[in-house]
Amino acid sequence: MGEPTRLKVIAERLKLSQSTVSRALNDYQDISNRTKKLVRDTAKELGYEPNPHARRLALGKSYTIGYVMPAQDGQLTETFLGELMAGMATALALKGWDLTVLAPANTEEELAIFQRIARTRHLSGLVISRTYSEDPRLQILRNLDIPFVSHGRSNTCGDSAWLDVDNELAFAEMTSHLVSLGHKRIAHIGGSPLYNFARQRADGWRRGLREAGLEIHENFGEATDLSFEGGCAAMERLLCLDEPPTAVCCVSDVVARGAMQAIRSSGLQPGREISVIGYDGLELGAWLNPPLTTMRQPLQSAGRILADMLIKLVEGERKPTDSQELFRASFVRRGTANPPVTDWPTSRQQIR
Amino acid sequence: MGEPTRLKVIAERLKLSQSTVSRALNDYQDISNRTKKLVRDTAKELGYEPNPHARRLALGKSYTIGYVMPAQDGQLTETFLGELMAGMATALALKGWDLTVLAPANTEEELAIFQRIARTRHLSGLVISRTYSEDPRLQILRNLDIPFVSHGRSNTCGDSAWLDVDNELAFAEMTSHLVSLGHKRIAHIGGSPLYNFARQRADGWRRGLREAGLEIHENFGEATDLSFEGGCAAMERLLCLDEPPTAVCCVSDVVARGAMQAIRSSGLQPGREISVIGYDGLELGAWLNPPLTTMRQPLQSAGRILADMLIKLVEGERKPTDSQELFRASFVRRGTANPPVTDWPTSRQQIR
DNA sequence: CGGCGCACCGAAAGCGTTTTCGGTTGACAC
DNA sequence: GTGTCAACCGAAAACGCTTTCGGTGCGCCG
Repeated sequence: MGEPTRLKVIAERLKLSQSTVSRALNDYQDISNRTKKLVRDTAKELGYEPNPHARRLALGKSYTIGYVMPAQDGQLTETFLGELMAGMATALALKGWDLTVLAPANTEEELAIFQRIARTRHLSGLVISRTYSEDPRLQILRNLDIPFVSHGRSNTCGDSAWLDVDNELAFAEMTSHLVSLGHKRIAHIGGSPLYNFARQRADGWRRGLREAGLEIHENFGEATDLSFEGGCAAMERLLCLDEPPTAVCCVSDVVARGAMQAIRSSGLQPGREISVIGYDGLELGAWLNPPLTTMRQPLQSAGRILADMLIKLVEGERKPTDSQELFRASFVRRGTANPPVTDWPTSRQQIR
Repeated sequence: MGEPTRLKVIAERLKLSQSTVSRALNDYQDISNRTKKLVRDTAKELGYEPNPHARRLALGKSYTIGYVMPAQDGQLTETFLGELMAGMATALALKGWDLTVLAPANTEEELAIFQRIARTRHLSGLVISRTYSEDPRLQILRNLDIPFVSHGRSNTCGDSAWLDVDNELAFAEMTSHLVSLGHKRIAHIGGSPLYNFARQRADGWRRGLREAGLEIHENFGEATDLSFEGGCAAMERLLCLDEPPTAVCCVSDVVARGAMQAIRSSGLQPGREISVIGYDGLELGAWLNPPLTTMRQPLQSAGRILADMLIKLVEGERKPTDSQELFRASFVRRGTANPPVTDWPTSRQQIR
């Protein structure tokens, strides 16, 4: 309804100049306290809000950052997206910044977006996620001089900003938890090592075994698709071994669910003959029977921190190398991690 | 690297005025084809992209719309968010528009955001989702003169723009499918009728029964939380009836999963003694056993259409009342909808 | 009493576009 | 030779803000 109030009208109303009003609102020192108060009061009274476009044009800053959605197909239903974006949006809103979402359909489009940003500078920074072990985007963004922080590390992110969860620690803990339950034959179903988080989690599993003084059977280390079917197939392979594992650490809850399926259809029971631990802390895991033991990482707070880091980066308040933070995942104990049964493979026969 | 190229430099290079260059790029009729080509070529050569802030300031338009994330807790992990936003973002990007996400923590904050938009006009429109049956936001946005389209209808959205799935039809179809399988005692586990989609789905269930000439037992119509626990509790109540249903339509997959749990823990088998159909088409439903029969609505295309509708609305190319579109949900046949078993409650005894 | 410095404010330029308005050129008709 | 008209382009204002620069008025010191 009606025109927004501009700097002009509040200047006219107070018989002041626009510049005085502007500086009063921005708390310049050469404006008397009396007129500052005057200006601020009538600004509030008239419901004044500065026009962001004019402001951004004058200041040459965009006060906007972009979140690059994972380009790969099938990742758009990931539950972490909502939480992460909500976290970023709220943190940004607190400082008057905006979050815009970018949804490149493929790598080419993603590149084109980067180029455009470099040319127009209409976004002052980017958050990228789902980083690869060798992620060319990091170098590209550095070359284009676009500030960014990645959600997840990469091999080449030594001098750039990132926020990650300590995947290796998580899987080391996961493994040693299984060890403490009495397991000795602990396998791992991982994802493609192209994804950095998958590689880290596999490393964590190895570290957990090593720290427990257990031998690492390399045929206990499966790598597969990040899907139900992938987990299922990998577990089937593990079950065919001469000495199958008594426990598996899975790279994700989805994969773990596939593994459970394979276990069950071979006549065994997940959490009994073979313990299973997933990762992600999906709510749905609680509805399985037995409910899936898993690990969860904070996401909303991660979003907030990513946003704050990027702002500081853009404003030059901090260097990328000082913006590297490691979160810790927490255990969600449910029903699929239990001490090994002693009467295996006898019990296998029974169920069959 | 270096400054972005401005209109100025390409004008100087061609010894033309800025205005000529601008009009050439915008395809004005009073510029000769020769200079148009000249200008466009060097623009491309220099990698020129207009500064969006300057453009938006000059034109008085923001070329940006906002998506209001659901404010209620627990809705941030919904899988539809990612798909919907990706759909909107890609449709907008095609026309050079931006999508910014708003994440109000509660209703107050949401209102404050609306007020700010009304004052600054820095967003030219909004998409809201998860509409209530009585949704005060619609009238507020109308009063503030903010163009918007809602993903999901409401009682008071008669003269505003919306995109919705035909929930009533979906549940009528779902019900008549169960009828065609031979079921006669078909229950419904719904959500709070405050949510409009929940009300519509309950209506659809009733319509399905009516069209099949079946009586509507009102104690077959449960309403509960949109959660696992809610579905579980509601199903337990249904199982306590003198004549329990042989099939249930559930307002969501999550609720259906709860119902399955209740069925199982009473010694029955979902999809055998009691058929279950969910709604949402979640991937996870396929991993249950038996896999959950459900219905799915298109989401990415919904996002695209929402964006296109809103653009047309903002540009005045279409009236809100001409921007009302109804999608159709599609069946996902899996394992939990089967003909009723004839030997019930005998079979009940057997399993017990 | 002249001059100096301080506190406070206004005029105006600038950010990079778009758009209105008018001006120049040449062709062509009378 | 004057007038008309079309085709093409430039000057300048506008969008709403920030910021530099300079200018008042005043008190105070010498």
